[in-house]
Amino acid sequence: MTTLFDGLPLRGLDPARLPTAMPPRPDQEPADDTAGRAAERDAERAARAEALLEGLNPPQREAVLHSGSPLLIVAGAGSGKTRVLTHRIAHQLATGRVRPSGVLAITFTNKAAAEMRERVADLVGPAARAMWVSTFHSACVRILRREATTVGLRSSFSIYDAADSQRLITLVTRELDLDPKKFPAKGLAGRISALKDELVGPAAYAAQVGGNEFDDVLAAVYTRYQQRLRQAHAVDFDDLIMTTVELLQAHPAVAEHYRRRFRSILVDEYQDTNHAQYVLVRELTGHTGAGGAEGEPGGVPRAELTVVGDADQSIYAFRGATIRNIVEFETDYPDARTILLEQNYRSTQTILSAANAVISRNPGRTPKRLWTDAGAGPQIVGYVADNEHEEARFVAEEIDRLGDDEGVRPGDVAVFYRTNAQSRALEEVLIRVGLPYKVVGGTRFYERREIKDAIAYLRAIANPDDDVNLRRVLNVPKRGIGDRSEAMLAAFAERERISFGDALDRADEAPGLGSRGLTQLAGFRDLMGGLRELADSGAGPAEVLGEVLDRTGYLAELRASDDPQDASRVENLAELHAVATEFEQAEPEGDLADFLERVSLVADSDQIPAEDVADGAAEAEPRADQGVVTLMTLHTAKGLEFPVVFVTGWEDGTFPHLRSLSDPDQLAEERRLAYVGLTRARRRLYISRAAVRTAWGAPNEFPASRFLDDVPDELVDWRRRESSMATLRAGGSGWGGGASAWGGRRSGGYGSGGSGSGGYGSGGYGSRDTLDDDGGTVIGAGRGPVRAGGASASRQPRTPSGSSTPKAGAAIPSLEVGDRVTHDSYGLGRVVALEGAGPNAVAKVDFGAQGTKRLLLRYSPVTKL
DNA sequence: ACCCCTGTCGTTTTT
DNA sequence: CGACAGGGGT
Repeated sequence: MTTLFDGLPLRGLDPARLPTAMPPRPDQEPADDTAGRAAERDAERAARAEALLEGLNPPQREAVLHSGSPLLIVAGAGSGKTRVLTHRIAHQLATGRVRPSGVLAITFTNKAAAEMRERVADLVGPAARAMWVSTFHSACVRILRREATTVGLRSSFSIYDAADSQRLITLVTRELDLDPKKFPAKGLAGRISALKDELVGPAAYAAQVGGNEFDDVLAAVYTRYQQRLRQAHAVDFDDLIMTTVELLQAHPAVAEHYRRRFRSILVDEYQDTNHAQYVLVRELTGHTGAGGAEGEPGGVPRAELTVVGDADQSIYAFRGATIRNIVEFETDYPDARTILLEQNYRSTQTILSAANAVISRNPGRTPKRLWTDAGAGPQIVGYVADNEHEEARFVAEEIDRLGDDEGVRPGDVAVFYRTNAQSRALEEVLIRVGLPYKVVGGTRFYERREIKDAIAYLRAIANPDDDVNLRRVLNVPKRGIGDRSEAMLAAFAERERISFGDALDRADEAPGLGSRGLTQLAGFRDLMGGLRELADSGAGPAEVLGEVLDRTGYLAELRASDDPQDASRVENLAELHAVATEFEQAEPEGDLADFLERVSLVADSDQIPAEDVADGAAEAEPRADQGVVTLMTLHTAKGLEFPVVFVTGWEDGTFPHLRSLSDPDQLAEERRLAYVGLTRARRRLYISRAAVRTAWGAPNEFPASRFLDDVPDELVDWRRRESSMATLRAGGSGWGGGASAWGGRRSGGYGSGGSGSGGYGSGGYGSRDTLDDDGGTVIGAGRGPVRAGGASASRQPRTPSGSSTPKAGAAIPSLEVGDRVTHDSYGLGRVVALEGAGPNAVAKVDFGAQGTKRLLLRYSPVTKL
């Protein structure tokens, strides 16, 4: 079979693994075709292309039709940009301009990628599978794994997250004997990350600084850090982009390969790209160098470039994103075409007017006005609470009322806040009131200690040179390897210029180790060796993980503990195991490295369940489809929409955040954040603030957010306009009419109550149990948080005290050795052993051909026969 | 080598 | 207020 790539001198590239084993294009005329059939096919193709324009408004249609030169689609919130993008891709395919494998669509999150892939598949069918639809980071991982040897990495290289990077930097600062007070790892890591965003490598940075002590230290740390990363066959998050750019720039043949392959490149959320990503796109499209006046490199015509974005929704400048990329698109690509999408299909005019009013106050912005023909809709509801608990109470009451009066389901509602810490007060009230909810983000699943430990094992197994992860688990759980042994081994590795893992293998040669230490190290070495053998023998990630938890004694230690936290750790590990099992089923070919790649690139926003809340099991369980209230930060909310939205915490100091108040640029970004928040609402929008908010244990008074001043008053129905304090201060009639000043209810004033129970107890709120009062079924396992799909939101609520394990005793089958059971995915099996009791009981089950599995009964779909 | 205790620090926002 | 790291005690 001949391919496009025949004869290309691609070093380190295995043609067999190329992603392009394309089936012949259906629309590609075979040689013996008759003219008549060709014409017929052309007509059919034209009809298909034409059909893709149906239901689009004029600018949308133009955006789909445009071909050739680079295209910038300025897509306001809710203007149907995903629709345009997907139809554009389908149109490119239908016109035969591009074939599926020639499409590279880049989105901001995995979730967005999945959605786009699905929607394109709806239009073009299975051909969509040949496209690359992914995030920048995933796409780069894919490229790097293919070209690993070219850049001196093994293909199972590790991907370090921010915490891993920091750990390595701490290691480096210690090596360099730096005062950690003066040079904190976190600060250094941040600076290095920013340099990488700008594609400034260690050598370049070292060359450009001089004199300033801090910069010199930074240069030294950066240099060493990068060496250590490479030695460990590891890349950090920013490296994924930077290294890929370096790869393409240093190896023209590789660059040419990808340019030949990707004929249409589309970038979503272009306003969030940083410099490195910007350059990456130029490299891939073939617009190398400045200005684009030079010829097309390697004779490969430039790829068609489409970028979509909205400068008003740029909220990631703090992470290196630069609006410049979208604002100067027409300068960067002189022949570019720009199309504006201003018609909004999501929100009411009231909501849009408010959002427009807020964003229009940003200086230096290209004017853009969203409009809709959906009508005015209800007024925005505003509320001023005395404190965050009262604010939360208002939110909960209102959700409840909407449920009763308008049939709004919890799943229709989202509550946004500026910082994660603000979720707490809301959670407390939602738990109390019994509204099911879930928090997206916050302390993330993959950042939990036990999860990081388990993954550290897996990484160390997949990549023996991964020093950071190997050392992380060296003495976890405790196995008698102390700092001293570790230091001796590290010194030995340093001297021999070998990795820590190699040093471990040769521990007996290392000086300074006692016989006791040596024994322990040998034990660990053998443990890792055994696990590596298992992985190399083709065991799937789930099995390897199970053996890790088993053989290391990690699980046993947790189970033996009486710390209630450890019980939830066991659960989390069980959930990780479930993720691995799912992965194996979804990708039977996937190995450990594939699994780790997946796990390394998940983000908060990926954990938001797709829109399955409403349909799905609706009939089996009529009340189970109510969904849950979603709590998240404004940042996480980008790209989503909800019928009912609460944006809370409109206080100067909270939102806009304290640290942005002094800097006009940061303030402008906060304002865009407000714009993003407001435009998430479809029908009903609530804005609220608390006059007093407790931060760091101390109650602080905050003034109203300056952004509120910009919302036209006639758009807002203020249910409560001022705090009690403000009312009192305004003078009025002294204490006599006190009750009315409090709106007839005693509110939990400042300092009192503290934990949020104040002002609550017997008030007008005790009797609300609507969800089961009116005869319905209790939702799910009860009230409170509900598990969302996957590894996502198993976030435990902070129960007021004495956190007992949720779901204890719920439907755990009591089993005995010898029992026959069935499992949803493994089928029939026989129990061969039981460990532990109660909620953490684990059964070893022999599933015959499927092997023997250890199952945490509470989480495994096992049924006793 | 391990445990506990104290002190510090921090809260934006995250692929 | 809470998490976590580093130091000191055992």
